[in-house]
Amino acid sequence: MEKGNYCYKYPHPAVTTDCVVFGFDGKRLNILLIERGGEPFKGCWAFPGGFMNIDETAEQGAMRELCEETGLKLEYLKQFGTFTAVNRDPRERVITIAFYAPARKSYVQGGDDAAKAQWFPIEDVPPLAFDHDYILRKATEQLKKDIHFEPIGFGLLDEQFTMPELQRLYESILGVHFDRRNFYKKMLQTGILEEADEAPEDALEERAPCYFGERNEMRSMSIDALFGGGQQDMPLPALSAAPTPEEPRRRKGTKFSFNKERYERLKEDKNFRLEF
Amino acid sequence: MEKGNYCYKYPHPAVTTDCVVFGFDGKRLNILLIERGGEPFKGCWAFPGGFMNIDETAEQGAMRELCEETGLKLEYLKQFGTFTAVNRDPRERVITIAFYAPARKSYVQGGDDAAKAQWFPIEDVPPLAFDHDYILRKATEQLKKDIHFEPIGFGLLDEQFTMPELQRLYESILGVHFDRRNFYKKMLQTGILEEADEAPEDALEERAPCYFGERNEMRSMSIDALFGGGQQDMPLPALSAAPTPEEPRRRKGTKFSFNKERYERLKEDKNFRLEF
DNA sequence: GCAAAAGTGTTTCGTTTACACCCATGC
DNA sequence: GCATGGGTGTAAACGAAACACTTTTGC
Repeated sequence: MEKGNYCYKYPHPAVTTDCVVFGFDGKRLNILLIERGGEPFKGCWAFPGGFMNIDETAEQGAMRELCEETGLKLEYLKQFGTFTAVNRDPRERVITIAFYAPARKSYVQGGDDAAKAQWFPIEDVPPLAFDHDYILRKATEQLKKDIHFEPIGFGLLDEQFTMPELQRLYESILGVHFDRRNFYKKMLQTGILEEADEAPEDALEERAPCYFGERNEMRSMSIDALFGGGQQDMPLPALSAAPTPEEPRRRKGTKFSFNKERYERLKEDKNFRLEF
Repeated sequence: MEKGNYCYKYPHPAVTTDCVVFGFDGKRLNILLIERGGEPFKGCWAFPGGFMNIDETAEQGAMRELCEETGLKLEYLKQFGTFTAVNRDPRERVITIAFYAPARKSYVQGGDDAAKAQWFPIEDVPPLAFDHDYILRKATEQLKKDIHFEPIGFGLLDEQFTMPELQRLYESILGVHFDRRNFYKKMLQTGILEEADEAPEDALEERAPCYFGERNEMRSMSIDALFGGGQQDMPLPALSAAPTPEEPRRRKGTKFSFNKERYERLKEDKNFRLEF
């Protein structure tokens, strides 16, 4: 019927993968597109992706194509849907398995490695090839859902990030504004962030990696001790004379990092939810 | 290379669909399986499903196969994943697009229409063909996630249902226990339930479909009016003499139904979430 | 009439929201 | 030194959780 060496009793659709790569430039959410060099939709922008090989999984295919077309090597892809409209590709019946992936900030700012790959702010995306506009909408919806419960956001920043950076990221994904203080608290309370004390030059005391559940616990304990948590054996120190051995305030620009091991443990433990 | 009339330049995987049909028998969550009549995995239990036709979408294929194999016609299928492990089918490279679907209680209790289709309580499922054990686990996880935010539960009961039925359903899906009173409140507060007044024989007053946001509002308004909401012009009625024109208590077994239109409206309106 | 299931409201607690001041940094 | 951005605590409002009694129904 059709020409070629691979023949089947019944018609088989072709299977492609597509990657919606999200990036964050510090201000806005971006996606990575490539300009199509061949027909159909020559010259149009589209997601990196391509035909899945017969001996690889969809994930493998998606990573391979992504790397071939953009040079990006990402560790995490999330499958979010398979698109099967009968006429979505004019050449033949093609279904596509779609993934989204977070790319670190440095990739986005590093610019376009591959000749034809380019980052676009998500509010300013050109018309896309095939049904990729639709796929993008679905990917974005899924990201919005997922970010509430999964730590995908951290994959969009560098290894270390400041709290305002993280907040701006969440705000651009969800399209809302958070109160700075409440955001800080909520993020720290999750217990999955670690303060990156990248300045071991002045302090010898090698502060152990400090999780904030514990940190807050410690703080409230010391307050209790000071103001009498039940037993008032110690004389109350005069308010002015009490230079409460305060935790020093964090410096502006303090960096945090996502503690994956701790997250995995928390996730197992109970009905823990990130909830943003 | 291989025989058949449909030939391609590159090898194409075969594409199947699979349906994880959930049912609720009043006590436990069930799934619908069919016994495989042919190789591979002859005699094993598996999900209804089969090869997607070249001129239908995956959804259409899934519905068709489901109907062919079990006689079930369901209106709602949810795609939750595509499974692409290279050796998941011994015959040839086959990827499967998987859906889950809620089936109404009457279908479950109606028993096995199709010769080889049978309901199994989800805690007591036999070993399944292919990677269907894995797919089942993923489907269940997805259902647990989705039920918090989508009204899928109602598709598992009959058109009309009692509150305890609904509660038992949520409890078996989520594997938790809810307080009866809190469950009642929360469900009513969503505003997507409607009281099914199926007894118009004694009351002539044709009670308008009563939503519970409104109902509660009415109640608290009448209380405010009685006890003076700011202005106390009316004399306070003696406590004993005040046969507060109470709302009659609902009868045991009162039926409710899911109001889809209202749900759609609420969903549009704001950042409304079911949240269970 | 007794046991089991179902309907209802109130109080308590924890979480979320709102909000103001001080410190650090860069111009 | 002034403006901007960033770090922190506390009080009010809201929503979730805990809880007991009464009514209905079926044996």
